[in-house]
Amino acid sequence: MDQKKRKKMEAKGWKITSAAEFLELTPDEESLIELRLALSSAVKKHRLEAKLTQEEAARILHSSQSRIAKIEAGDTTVSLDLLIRSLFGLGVTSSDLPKLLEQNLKPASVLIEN
Amino acid sequence: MDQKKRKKMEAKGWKITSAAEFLELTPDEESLIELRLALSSAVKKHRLEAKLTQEEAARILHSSQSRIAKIEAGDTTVSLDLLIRSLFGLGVTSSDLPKLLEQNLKPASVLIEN
DNA sequence: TTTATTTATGTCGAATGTGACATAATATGT
DNA sequence: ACATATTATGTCACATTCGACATAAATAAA
Repeated sequence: MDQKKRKKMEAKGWKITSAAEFLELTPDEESLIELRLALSSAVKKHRLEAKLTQEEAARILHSSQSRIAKIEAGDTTVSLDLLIRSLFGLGVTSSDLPKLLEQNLKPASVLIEN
Repeated sequence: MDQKKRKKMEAKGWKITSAAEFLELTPDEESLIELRLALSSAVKKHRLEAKLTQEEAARILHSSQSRIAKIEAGDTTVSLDLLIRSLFGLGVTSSDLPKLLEQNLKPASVLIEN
């Protein structure tokens, strides 16, 4: 499935590369980015599953709509603390974390000219 | 094994209870504490396995000996960011995290008078 | 014990992260 | 099209966290 898309893109002169390689990230920088992306997408997923708007989620998490937007956008001003506390505030528990990470962690990729 | 110890303590008038219950923690507070403890003990474990002093680890992590001590002691002034970045700096990767958490997460317990 | 090494604790100025607000952009419904 | 709801982005005063330093406490080596 993804293979097909990739081939189509390559035919059009694009190439998919790992973000780590393209940006020349050190392993720990790469790990940190992957973790942050996994957490922010998990927050969004859980908020939507709970059928909450960012505004409603903000009230539950004692935060603001704009900050929720930044959490879900992976904004660099958002700490891991806030990402994780948001998850917990939406009903995820620490014992859910291992599986959640297993499912959400994946190497970030970028599209470059071939 | 742990069962034996517990019985001995109970005979002496003590009782082991979950920290969450005793401190009346909300589920998300409990999760956060469990996670922090899991990470700080993992940092210590990895530092010792690498046979590093706190001083040496500090240099690697661009930090200071005193902060490493606080990381490993679960000091409240230490953020999840720092805990996790320390782990990554010691060679753990994001894909190691699920298993690492599975192995290190456990309910905190307290000893109270019976 | 005495000395050296390692770890723990308290404090502080600087750096980073926070909720809140305004407002722009986008999506959804009529 | 228009109005309404939702999400995104920029900014800022306030709070939290940082590395660094001093020094105490604990551990190991002599």
